[in-house]
Amino acid sequence: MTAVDLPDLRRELLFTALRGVEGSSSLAFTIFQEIAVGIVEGRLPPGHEVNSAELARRFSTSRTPVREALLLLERESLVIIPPRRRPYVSPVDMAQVREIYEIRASLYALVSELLVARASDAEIFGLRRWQGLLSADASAGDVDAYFWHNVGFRNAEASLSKNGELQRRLSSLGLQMHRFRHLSLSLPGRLLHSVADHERLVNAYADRDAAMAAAVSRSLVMRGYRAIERAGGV
Amino acid sequence: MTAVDLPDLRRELLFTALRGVEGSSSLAFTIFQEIAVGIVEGRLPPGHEVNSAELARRFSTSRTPVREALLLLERESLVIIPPRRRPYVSPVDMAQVREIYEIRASLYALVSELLVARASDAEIFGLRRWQGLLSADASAGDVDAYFWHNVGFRNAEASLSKNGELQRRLSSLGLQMHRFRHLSLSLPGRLLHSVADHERLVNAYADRDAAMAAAVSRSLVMRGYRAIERAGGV
DNA sequence: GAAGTGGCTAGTGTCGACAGTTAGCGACAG
DNA sequence: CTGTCGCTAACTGTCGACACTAGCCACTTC
Repeated sequence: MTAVDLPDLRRELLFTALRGVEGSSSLAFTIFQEIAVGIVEGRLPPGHEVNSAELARRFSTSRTPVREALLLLERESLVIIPPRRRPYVSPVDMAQVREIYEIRASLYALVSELLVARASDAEIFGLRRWQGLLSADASAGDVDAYFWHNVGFRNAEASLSKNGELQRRLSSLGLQMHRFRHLSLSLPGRLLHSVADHERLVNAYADRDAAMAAAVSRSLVMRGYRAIERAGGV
Repeated sequence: MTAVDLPDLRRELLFTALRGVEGSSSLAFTIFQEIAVGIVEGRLPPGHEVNSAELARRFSTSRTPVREALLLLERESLVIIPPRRRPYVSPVDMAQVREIYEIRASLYALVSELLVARASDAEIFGLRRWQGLLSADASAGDVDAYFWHNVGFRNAEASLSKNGELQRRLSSLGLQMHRFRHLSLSLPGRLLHSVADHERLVNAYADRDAAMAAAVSRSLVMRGYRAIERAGGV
């Protein structure tokens, strides 16, 4: 948790809740992760065509596992597979960004409600640890560390909702979101705002104030969206 | 829309929003649909093992498209594919039912909010048509017709939210839900309750009362859950 | 008689090959 | 020079085959 810049941690944070949904072959899942990381980090830009034969060569397997990986990617809406044509990295337009943020805001509001009802005091206290990391990162102005600790905080929240389906669904949305995350956080002043919101959120948890927690949670997400919007979209 | 018992209509209502996410091959999608219908209608009970070789024979194809279909089914959480073992129809336990209903309630509340903000008067009026069908079915005591018209109503609502991602996600949840739907509606008195709720909902839409609409929508879903719970679960 | 061990069978995961289709390119006509 | 047509190469979707694994049954051993 201290060394946030390890690729391993990143990957773990990204895919935890998706493991187990990996389809039968773990070979396919490996390829899936590899490509997914490439996409969310922008190395494979929208519209970039992915060639199953070439991938097969690169991972030195046959095309069958690659195809499965591509199907997994399609399920996460990271690639589009037109019939009989080359799959390509899905585009991100502003409308879709809005759609995803809307859903995310609602689901995190739900997480907050459930968390208030179901998490123990100790578990809620555990969130303060993440919060501490966040404010430290914000003071240090370390945007990247802040981002990954934020993901950790979010994952922790989701797991405390004690709703596995919800957790999995949020994880899937998160994967999409990571594609435009940099737009949301790197704006000046944004980090401090965000820290204040997190503080209010954890306080609401500690007070067992479900309505407040839900409201803060929702506004926290939507604030991120509005930041992107103001920044001029994707 | 009049003949609700046509398998075609059912299938269309079930899968509309999922088309386009079908993976590359439409052959796989056909097989996927076939099996999915079998599962949600209970012909393939939880725990039932599905054999890819046998399926390949039945659809007279090779195992490749069948495997893809199984992956699609897994993505909808309808089957579980343990590594190197036979895939089987996923079990439904009460905890998962609760989880899904919780998510569903939140997302339909969101649908209602968005709908109030974005749907035209004419579109909202269109919902009254479905509502009319629903009350007619309820009076006639036709549970089956009621159910499918209800699905239609829900799809219409989702589409009026003008959020494609949301629509797709709800459709995916819906597929799961259909597995225990009969428990929710066939209870005495349930239909009339439900009709009254739908009326309140559409009225809230017409009044452009987002908060009210969201609240009714949420309670409408959770009422369904509580009905199952009272009935003693799955 | 119970428990452990070995072979057998069914079925998955993976592979390489093939046919059909599509995009891209060049030749050709206008 | 531009638009159209046909060809070619590349790539997808599908297939049948193979190796390997899991689970089962008979057999041996205590």
